[in-house]
Amino acid sequence: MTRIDDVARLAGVSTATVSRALRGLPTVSADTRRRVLAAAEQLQYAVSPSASRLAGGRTGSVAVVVPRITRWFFGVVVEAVEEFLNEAGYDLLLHNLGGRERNRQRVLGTTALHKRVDAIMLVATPLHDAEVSALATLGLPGITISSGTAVPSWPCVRIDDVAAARTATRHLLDLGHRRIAHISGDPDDELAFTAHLDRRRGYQAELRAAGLRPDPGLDVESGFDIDGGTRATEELLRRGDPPTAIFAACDEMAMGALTALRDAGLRVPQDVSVIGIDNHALSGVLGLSTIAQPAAEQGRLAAKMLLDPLAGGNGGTGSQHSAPVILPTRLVVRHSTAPVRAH
Amino acid sequence: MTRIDDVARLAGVSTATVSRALRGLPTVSADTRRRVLAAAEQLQYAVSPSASRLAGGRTGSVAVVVPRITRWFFGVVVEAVEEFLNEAGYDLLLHNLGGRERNRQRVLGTTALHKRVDAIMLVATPLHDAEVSALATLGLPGITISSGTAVPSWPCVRIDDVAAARTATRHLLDLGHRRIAHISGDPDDELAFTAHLDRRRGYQAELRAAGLRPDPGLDVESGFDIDGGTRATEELLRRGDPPTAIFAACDEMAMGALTALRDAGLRVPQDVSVIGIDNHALSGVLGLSTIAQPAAEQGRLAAKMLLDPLAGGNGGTGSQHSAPVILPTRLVVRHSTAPVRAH
DNA sequence: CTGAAAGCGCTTACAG
DNA sequence: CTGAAAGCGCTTACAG
Repeated sequence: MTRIDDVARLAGVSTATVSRALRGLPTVSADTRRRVLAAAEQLQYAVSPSASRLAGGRTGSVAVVVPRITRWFFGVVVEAVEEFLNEAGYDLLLHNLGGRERNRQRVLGTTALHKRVDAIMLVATPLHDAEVSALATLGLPGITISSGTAVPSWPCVRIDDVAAARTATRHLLDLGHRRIAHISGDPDDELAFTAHLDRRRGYQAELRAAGLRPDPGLDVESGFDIDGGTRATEELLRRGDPPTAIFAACDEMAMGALTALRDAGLRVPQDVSVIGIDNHALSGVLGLSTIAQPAAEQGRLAAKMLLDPLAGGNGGTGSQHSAPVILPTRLVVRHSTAPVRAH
Repeated sequence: MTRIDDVARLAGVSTATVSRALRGLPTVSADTRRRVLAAAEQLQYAVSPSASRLAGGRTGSVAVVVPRITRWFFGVVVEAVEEFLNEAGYDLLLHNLGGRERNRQRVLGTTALHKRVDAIMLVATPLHDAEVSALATLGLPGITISSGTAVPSWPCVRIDDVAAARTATRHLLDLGHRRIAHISGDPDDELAFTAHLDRRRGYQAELRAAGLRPDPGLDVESGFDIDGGTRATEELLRRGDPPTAIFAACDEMAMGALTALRDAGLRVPQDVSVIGIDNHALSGVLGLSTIAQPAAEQGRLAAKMLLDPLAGGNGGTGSQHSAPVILPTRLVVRHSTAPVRAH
């Protein structure tokens, strides 16, 4: 492996000058820079990240923490973030909590983060108080996407979950539905995404605005995924007197609902309307009506907000961005929602 | 930030002993180890990865390269690999090629890998000759999953794509279909996953085994995703005299086919049967028949095969595993395939 | 089983 | 604009 002094020797300069030239620092003459670049090129030199990090105090890495990379929203966010980080020359350290408590402790207890990254991005990861203070102790810049828990001084990018849920509920009300069920994530799940709490709030608010009283019998909690949607819907059907419409807290739950309804012999949308939130890549295939949210844009924007201060010279200090940045959502009507049938 | 000498001072030993005790080396007395661990705990000490890497020559990181993390197979593989690596104490450096040529060059030209990782995992990433030799020059252990291009001395985990395709085609033949179309990935796409070449080969072989001649008019190439499946199917229908069955090279393409058929007013499976390969998380929801492949198992097994030699002391040398490890697939019949209708 | 010392390969004041 | 030298925080022979 060629080292910096090999390049220095070939270019006829000191290692300090090589270091400066390669990093594009302004205090190098054009001619010297040219010679250094040529020498580095000729020797196929690549800087040793470990040495550079140790000497320079920057790791060039960003930790990205997601609950489950296999779910639509997180996959899309990570893809967008990865693109942005790579363009900016940062490595992406992926942490997929995956419901494993041990993993959660390693990451959020910061053992896995300590001295390893320059910044942290938390996607839909609610935190205990102890975790918030452990993260704060690291003293690193960070950002959250779609977070229930705010980390002091970290900005947040998200959608307005209450508004999205209200729009979905309103769409069903506009179609004449009155028995509108809601299925959402399990609040007892330690690793639960908290957006569903806001979504339930929006659902209830919109019902009340229409003069209806939310019926606890039509509100079921389960896992925030396909299987959870299936189980929640089965539970709903077991209770008798099924709803004419179901608002699922995310598209994957809505897809599970579709399965359960089909298996129960109910037709969508003739017997039951279904709507979700996300605009999952497969929602079109399934004809699922939904509230579309811009997942890639949230990832890109959050990555940019995280990195811009790092480049700016100050180490990401400052209590900028106190209010969350809210990205817009929009109703997408497909074939899973229709006017309620006359009884 | 506390450093190793803070711990050494508190424990009353040298930094060398702290280093050994913390890494669990056997040459430390039980009593000393206890004192060191207590001191480290008390001071909340975490080793500096940069310093450790520079001094020790190990990075504790593994690069994982995938074409697109948002596709089902890659998401599931990465999730399984991440779990395994984290348990083993390795960081996962994610590289999502995402169809960006610049990114491909950075990663596979090894600029992004050089001196950064202890090992490399390539998932479904075919390589140019120059890339193979650039990777070989790094001298790192590596492994491929589902790779078309073999890297000399790197083992490979995969399914038997030819056999999977034959099974899918046979299922359609058994149902009486004779006009069986195939839709698969675009070979002109530089970043294309090459498994589809084997899948086409299996499709053709099975047709021939049944005494049929593969009809080029029933064989369409497109993107290896939902949208590609839609476009390929539209093209197929434009050609007139539609097939009675479609074998898609992956479930996401099959899902695209489902959309195109529905939009064309054709019913599945009454008018056209559809089968894919994968057993995507949503295949059940869509009632899609498929050849299930064990994605998480491939990831786990590959991670294990990659890391075991690293732990074993030798640096992953040796030309073990010359033959690819093949994991089994199985036919899953749902509702998208049915006997051909009498004409 | 333990320690003193060299060294890993860079970057950064400091001086000129 | 450039260089000599210290230092980043560990690990690893080497010696005992």
